[in-house]
Amino acid sequence: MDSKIQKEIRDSFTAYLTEKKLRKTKERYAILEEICNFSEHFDIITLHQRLLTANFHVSKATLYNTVDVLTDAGIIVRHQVTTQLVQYELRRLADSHLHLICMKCSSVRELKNAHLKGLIHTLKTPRFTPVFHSLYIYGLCARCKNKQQKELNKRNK
Amino acid sequence: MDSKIQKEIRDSFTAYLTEKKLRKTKERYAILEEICNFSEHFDIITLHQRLLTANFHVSKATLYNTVDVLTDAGIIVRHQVTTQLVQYELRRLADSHLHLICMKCSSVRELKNAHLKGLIHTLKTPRFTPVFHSLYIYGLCARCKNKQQKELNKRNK
DNA sequence: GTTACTGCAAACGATTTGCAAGTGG
DNA sequence: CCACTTGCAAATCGTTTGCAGTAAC
Repeated sequence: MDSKIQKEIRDSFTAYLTEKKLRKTKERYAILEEICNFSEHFDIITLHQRLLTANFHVSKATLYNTVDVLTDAGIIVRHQVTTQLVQYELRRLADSHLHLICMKCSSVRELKNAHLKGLIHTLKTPRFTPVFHSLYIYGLCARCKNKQQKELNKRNK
Repeated sequence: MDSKIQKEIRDSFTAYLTEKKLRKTKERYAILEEICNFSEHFDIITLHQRLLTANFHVSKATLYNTVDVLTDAGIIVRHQVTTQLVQYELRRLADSHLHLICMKCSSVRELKNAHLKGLIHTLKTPRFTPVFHSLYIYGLCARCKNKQQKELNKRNK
C-alpha cells in the first residue's frame, strides 16, 4: 500500500484513540500496520500467523479486541460470508468494490466498479445518514456454473 | 403472508426437490410453512421454538439441514449481521429492500426501494452468474445523529 | 498511582458430524 | 428394500471471557 495513504490511516486511528480516550499501545499500531499489508480480505487467524512470521507476538484475545476497536473507528469493515470465519477488510478498499459470492463453493471475488458508489448515492435513505456500504451479489462462479452444466448434460444423456 | 404467494413458494420448493431427486418429507414442508409466517429475519433458534410451539417436533440437525436445502433452492437468503447468529429471510422479501445499519447503536432497518433491483442489474459481473443480492448501508440513524449533534453543540458553547 | 490493555487458558455456544433408526420412492 | 432423512448426542472450533501481570498516561 502507498505509504502516504497508510500514514493517513494511522493518523485517523490516532485521532480516534485520542477522541475516545483509549490507549495508544504498540500492539494496536503493529496490528494496523500488518492489516495494511493485505490487499484484500483477511481473517483473524491469517493475521495472527502473519504477525508471528513478522516476529511480532500478540495473543488472539488482543487481536479480537483490536479488530473491534478498528471496526468502531470505521477503519476496517467486517464481512461474514461463511458461518465459520469472520473476514475483515480496510474500509478504504471496500468502498469502491462489490463482492461476488459463490453459493456453491463460498469463494469471494471482489469486483471494482466505478459506477457503484454513484448508483448507491442516488438511493434516498430518509432519517438515516449513510457513511459507507457493502454490496454482496450471490450467485455462481464460472467454475461451479460449469460443473453444474456438466452434471445436467450427464443426466440428460 | 398471502396464501397464493405461499403456494407459489411451496411449489417452487417441490420443483427443486424433484429436480435434485431429494425427498419430499413432512418435516421439510412444515419448516417451510413456519418460515413463511415470519415477516422479517429469523434465526434457527427462534424457528425451532416456533415449531415446538406449533406442536411440531423437529431436531436442530434437521433444521440446519433443511435451511441449507432451502438456501440452495434459492427460497431463503442468509444474512450474517452479528458474529453470534446467522439470520435468514425469504428471498422474496429480501429482493427489494436494503439494510440500514446504525454504526452507533447497531440497529437494523429495512428499507424498501423500488429502484434498487434495477440499479443493481445494470452492474456487469463477468464470469459470474448473479442470483440475488444484499445491500447494507452503514451510517447513523436519526436518533444517534441527533445525539451526536447535541453533544457537538454542548462542546461548542 | 490508577486503570486500561495484554496474554493465557478455560469456557462458551452455534454449527457440524457420526451413527442408528425411520421412511420416502 | 435401498439409501436419503431424521434425531440424538457428542465433537468441533471460532470467538468470548476471567483474571493476573504489565504498561500507558
